[in-house]
Amino acid sequence: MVADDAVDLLRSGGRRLGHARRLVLEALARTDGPVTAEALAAGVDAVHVSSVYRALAVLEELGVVRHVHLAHGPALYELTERASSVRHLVCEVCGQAIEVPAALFVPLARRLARDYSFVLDSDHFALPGRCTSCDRRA
Amino acid sequence: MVADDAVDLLRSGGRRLGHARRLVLEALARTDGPVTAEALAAGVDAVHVSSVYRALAVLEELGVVRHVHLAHGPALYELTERASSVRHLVCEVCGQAIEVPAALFVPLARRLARDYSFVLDSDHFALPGRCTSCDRRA
DNA sequence: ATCTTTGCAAACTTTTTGCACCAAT
DNA sequence: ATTGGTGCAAAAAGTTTGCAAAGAT
Repeated sequence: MVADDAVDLLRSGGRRLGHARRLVLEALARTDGPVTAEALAAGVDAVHVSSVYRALAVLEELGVVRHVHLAHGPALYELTERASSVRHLVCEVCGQAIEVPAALFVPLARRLARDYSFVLDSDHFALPGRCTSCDRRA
Repeated sequence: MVADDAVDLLRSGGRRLGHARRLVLEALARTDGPVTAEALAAGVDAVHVSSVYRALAVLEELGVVRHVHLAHGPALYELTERASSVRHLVCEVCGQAIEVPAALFVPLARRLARDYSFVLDSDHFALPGRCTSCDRRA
């Protein structure tokens, strides 16, 4: 069960698979989109929020989990394997999130790498803006 | 003194120019890059942080001020007139910020507008990634 | 048996808010 | 004299941390 490779990664670093980590992994596997730490804590029974944060930090260090900051509010976490192909646009007005293919960012990333020696991590942030309906209203 | 048009904008909305607002405007005019609310409060004497936040909120509503979220930590504020032509890249490891011309984002913005009806607000967020030296180290 | 992980409570950081007082118009 | 602005203290929201008990190996 769970992501077996995640378990291996843990073990090979002298770390253990406690219930917080197992349950968080399972909860992440069950969800489709990115979720807040709070939501994970609520979904898994009897795991404290702080343990969820700690579990997520370790899993992120192992590369199993990533987090994204949508405009305001809490960070959202998801399994790295799921996170790869889409990026998020978030409407600053209504908060709606739109998924777009990650490929759109390749030209910009390439340019930043070439001209500014900067390795873009477009996974890590959602791009803010306005969706059509909110933009028309302004 | 200060941005005279900011004063006009305030007055035309039935708002007044208290000392918090004046001092915050003056402090922003003095700084070169984006600054935190905390830094502004420290720089201007005898203005409470909460008043700085309130002043910034009003000025932002008027379009005189903008804020940017750099990867983690507090938001950074700056005068809109200063913010126009550069965008910020922030190294996730060392925190260093790199300024790049806003023009770089035009192709992406255009594509998002055309294909996803999304109006990108590239002013509002810094793009995360890694600078060369930190990237080599990983 | 050892050494990691977890729960809990408390601290922390950033930002917001309620209320009484102060000040700009 | 009004009405809006400000200071202060306290709350909120999100996240981190110290410590002792519980659990994985």
